[in-house]
Amino acid sequence: MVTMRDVATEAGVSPMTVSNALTGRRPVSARTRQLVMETVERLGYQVNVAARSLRQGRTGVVGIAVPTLDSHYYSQLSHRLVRAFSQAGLATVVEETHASREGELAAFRDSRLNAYDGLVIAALGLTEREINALSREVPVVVLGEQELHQTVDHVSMPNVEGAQAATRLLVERGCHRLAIVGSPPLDDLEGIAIPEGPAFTLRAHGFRHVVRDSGVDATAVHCGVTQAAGAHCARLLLQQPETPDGVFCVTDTLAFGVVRGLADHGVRVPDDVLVVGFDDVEDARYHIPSLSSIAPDHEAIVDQAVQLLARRIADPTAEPRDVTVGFELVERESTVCPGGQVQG
Amino acid sequence: MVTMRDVATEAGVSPMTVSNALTGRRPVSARTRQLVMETVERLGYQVNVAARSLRQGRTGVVGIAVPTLDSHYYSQLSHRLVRAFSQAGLATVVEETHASREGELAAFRDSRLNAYDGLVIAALGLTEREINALSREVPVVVLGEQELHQTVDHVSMPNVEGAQAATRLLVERGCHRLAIVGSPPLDDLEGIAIPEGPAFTLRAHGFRHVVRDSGVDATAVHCGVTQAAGAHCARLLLQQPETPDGVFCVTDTLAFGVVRGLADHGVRVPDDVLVVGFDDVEDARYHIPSLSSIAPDHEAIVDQAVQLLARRIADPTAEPRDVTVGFELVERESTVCPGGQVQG
DNA sequence: GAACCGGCGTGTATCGATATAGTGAGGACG
DNA sequence: CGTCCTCACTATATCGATACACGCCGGTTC
Repeated sequence: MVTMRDVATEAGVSPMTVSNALTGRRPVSARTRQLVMETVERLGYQVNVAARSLRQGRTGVVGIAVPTLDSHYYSQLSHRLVRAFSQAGLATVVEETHASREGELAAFRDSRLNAYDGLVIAALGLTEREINALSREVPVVVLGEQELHQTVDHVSMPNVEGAQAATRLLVERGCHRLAIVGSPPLDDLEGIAIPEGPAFTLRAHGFRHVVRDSGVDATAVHCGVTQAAGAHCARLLLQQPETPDGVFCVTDTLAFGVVRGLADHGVRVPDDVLVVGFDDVEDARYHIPSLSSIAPDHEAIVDQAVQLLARRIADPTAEPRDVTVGFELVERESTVCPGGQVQG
Repeated sequence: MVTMRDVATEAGVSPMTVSNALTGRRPVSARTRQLVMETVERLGYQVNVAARSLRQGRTGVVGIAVPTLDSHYYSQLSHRLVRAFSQAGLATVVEETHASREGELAAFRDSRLNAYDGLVIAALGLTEREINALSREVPVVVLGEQELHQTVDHVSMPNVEGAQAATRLLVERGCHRLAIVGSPPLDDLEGIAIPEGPAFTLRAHGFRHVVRDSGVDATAVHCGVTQAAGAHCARLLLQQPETPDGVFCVTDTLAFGVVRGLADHGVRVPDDVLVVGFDDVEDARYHIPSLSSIAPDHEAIVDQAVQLLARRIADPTAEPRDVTVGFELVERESTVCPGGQVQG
């Protein structure tokens, strides 16, 4: 391996001058820089990041920890984050946590070990208390899975409001028997005035709120998060005494599975049942029928994540902020009543 | 930051003993180990990976470099790779190369800088010559984008054979006017006896081969790799003097776009046109119509990648291997002729 | 012409973990 | 009883880049 010292010897200067010529941290005469650059090129020198980060205490890399890459939402989110950080001059690596407490702890550990300068994490398994404790040791931004209490930098999704809008859409389109797919039992939400908990529970709160106000029937089907789970839920829905005529899925991925599962039993969307999802992943435009969905402001999410993390790395003592992004209801074919019209 | 030296001082032993107690590299008496462990716990010590890897020259991390995470195929591939490496006891980080030469060079650079012990890369932008040169400095496994010549460890997809099977299916289902979406102009393949080049070109070769043999009409539409590109291609296909009745898309993602684009113009799949894709991403099962596709043996791909990389890290001088995995034709609704039947 | 200064470089200590050589205590053995 | 060995541990050098303190030199300024 060719080291900086080798370059220095070869070029007849000190290692420090090579370092300065390369990083530009301190001025070097044009002639010397030229000489150094040529020598670097000739010997094929490359800095050793391990040595550099040991000395500097920084790596210039931020970690992105998501539950899984095998997901429409998280793979698209990761992609957007990587791009945004790269524009901000920061390299990124993506880790999967498998939505587990252990995986999330591992992501924090990797950060603490100085492998990353900061961490963006979509935390599902850790408790708020744990996150708070860990966030004191590492610059971290939490992405909107839970309702937190201003103790850590946090980008929230408009979970309750979005779910309300989605549900309201179904009601406005004339549905009388609603279902929510991916929610805990609605009875469990009973008596909770201020919605709290993980994202899906918040969405369920939004759903329940509108259901109450409008007086329609509603059932809930709890399940996993995959398309397969969605398809399974569709079967469950069809087994109920009264088949719903409007379904709100807490994610688009579930919605795809539900639509498919309904089709497997000859039930058509939107002719027989209206379906609306949440997240507005790219695929929502391309499915048949295209899927109506709640579109959180994706650009705002990543912009805020980048900004908050940069700020916290620069000043670890800064006051934590909690930012909630806006959303848009994007109506597509899956909620067009027979004879109705679609926008977009 | 609490260092190993701090732990050593606190416990009244030497740093080396702490190191040995933690790594188990050399024997330490049970009593001393106990003492060290307690002290580590009490002070909250964590090893510094930068220092460790500077000393050892290894990190225990392998890099996975894919063009983009915003892709059905690559996000699912990344997920599988991460899982497989984790089962093999290796940590992984995922990088996006944006399908660019620069991005791929960056992935190699990160590896060479000792950030990774090895690299799995789906290389699109680099030439075979460049890959060969770089592969001498880093343990690397290339994932099947190009036809390489046994100079580097390589896991290949059954591109030609898969494309042939897909095309043959369309012919068997009675199509007379075929189209391939995502291929370079078919004329460019003229006169090349042994198929070579990037994956999509290989698939085009397979397509062309079957077209020749069966004497059906065929056109090609070159385009990007996204669903939007697929939808655009659909418009182009419909503008042709004779609309094709069978379309082979070089990826499932393109196929989703094509099906959607056709639907936008009132053309139905499979009633009016049959469509078959390549990759068998999970979504193929859940779209409506579900998509017939060529399913390369995904598990074999990642297993081979893990094995080859582990072998090369252990022995950098090992003879390079080129492994081609098997495939299966999965027929679904998108190629069911009116009155025909579907399997699976 | 003495004192001072800024631009350019150098020499060396340092980051934290670990490989290697070395130390000393205790036991086995002839 | 002396030699040799093992075991458990310590001391020190090392990995490669860089922060820091300093030295040198030509040019200003009074």
